[in-house]
Amino acid sequence: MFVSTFETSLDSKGRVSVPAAFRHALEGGVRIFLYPALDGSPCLEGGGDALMQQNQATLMRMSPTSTARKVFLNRTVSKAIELKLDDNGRIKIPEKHLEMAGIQKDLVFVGAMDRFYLWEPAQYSAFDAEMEAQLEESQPAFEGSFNAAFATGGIRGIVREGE
Amino acid sequence: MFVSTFETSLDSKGRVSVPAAFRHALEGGVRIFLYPALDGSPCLEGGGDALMQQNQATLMRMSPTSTARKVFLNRTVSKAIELKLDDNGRIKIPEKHLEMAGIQKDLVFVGAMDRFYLWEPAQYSAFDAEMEAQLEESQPAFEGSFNAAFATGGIRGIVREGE
DNA sequence: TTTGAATCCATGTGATCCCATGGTATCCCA
DNA sequence: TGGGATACCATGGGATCACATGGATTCAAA
Repeated sequence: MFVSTFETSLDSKGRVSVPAAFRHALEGGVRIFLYPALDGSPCLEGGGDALMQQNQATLMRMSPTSTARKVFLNRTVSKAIELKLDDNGRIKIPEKHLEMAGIQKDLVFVGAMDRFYLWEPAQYSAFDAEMEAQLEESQPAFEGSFNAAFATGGIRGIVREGE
Repeated sequence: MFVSTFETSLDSKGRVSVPAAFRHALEGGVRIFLYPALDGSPCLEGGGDALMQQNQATLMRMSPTSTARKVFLNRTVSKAIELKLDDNGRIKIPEKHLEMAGIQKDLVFVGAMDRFYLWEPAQYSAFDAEMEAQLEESQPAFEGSFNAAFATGGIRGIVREGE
């Protein structure tokens, strides 16, 4: 699970040290895939083999001739790059992909459960501010989150009886 | 898995260096098949033995007398060429097939999971722009990809309750 | 002999691997 | 609770290897 955010930067050779917490989330895998974010945000989206398998499953669910499938394929596969972690847990991101996210030297790893995002710091700040600004009006949608622990069976009988 | 895109060009003898990442995707095979793209795009579609076996399986599933089968056969077999990688991982694409894709000197290898496409660069740019233009409206179709990890049972109860 | 194709050899560049360092958090024991 | 030892992590740089590319040689067919 990719959790938390980490700010870091490229070294003189253009390498980035992937945060240890994220490496652990790869569960032993040493491959990292990156592609322009699916939701159209000006950042890169990434993950390990698990994410790629997930994407593949999504592709298989879509009609082979649908436009949406082609769009999805174009982003997550054609525009993707496969990187290998070196012994010290670093990757080298090609110039072209850095440009896609506007990254020059500094960048931010942002965890998002099954994947993570790579942002240029200033742009991430802007995105974050936007999210925070919508906190209030989003409250109603959070309702379900408050008793989730019980819904998993923690306190059966009590919460589940409503199902 | 054919992932990512690579731009390259024919040398003075008409040879192309197949990107290393794609050669690895062939898993030791040295044969490459090319034929005009199945979906009708003005480019070539290609892959290794695995793709050809996949196509063969598709043919066997189709009614032997159906028109669709003949059309499929005509594209993926009759119009296909079988090329062998030389020691340096290069292939020579016949003039006739280059014409089919409008390729003169430069070309683009575009990965698409189980196969790849060969485009004339300008035409690929146009295709890509078309795909990007439809990113927004395709979002709803991507929905399933975001909680797939949970839907598989990762964190039952929490996300599933919303279903 | 000539032409075209396929195989083979050579080279510069860039990526990958590997080792070394400094700093930090963690753990264990006094 | 303090202090030392240990493991982990981020960072830097050197050596090695793979790759892409250009050209030469061999071979077959005409």
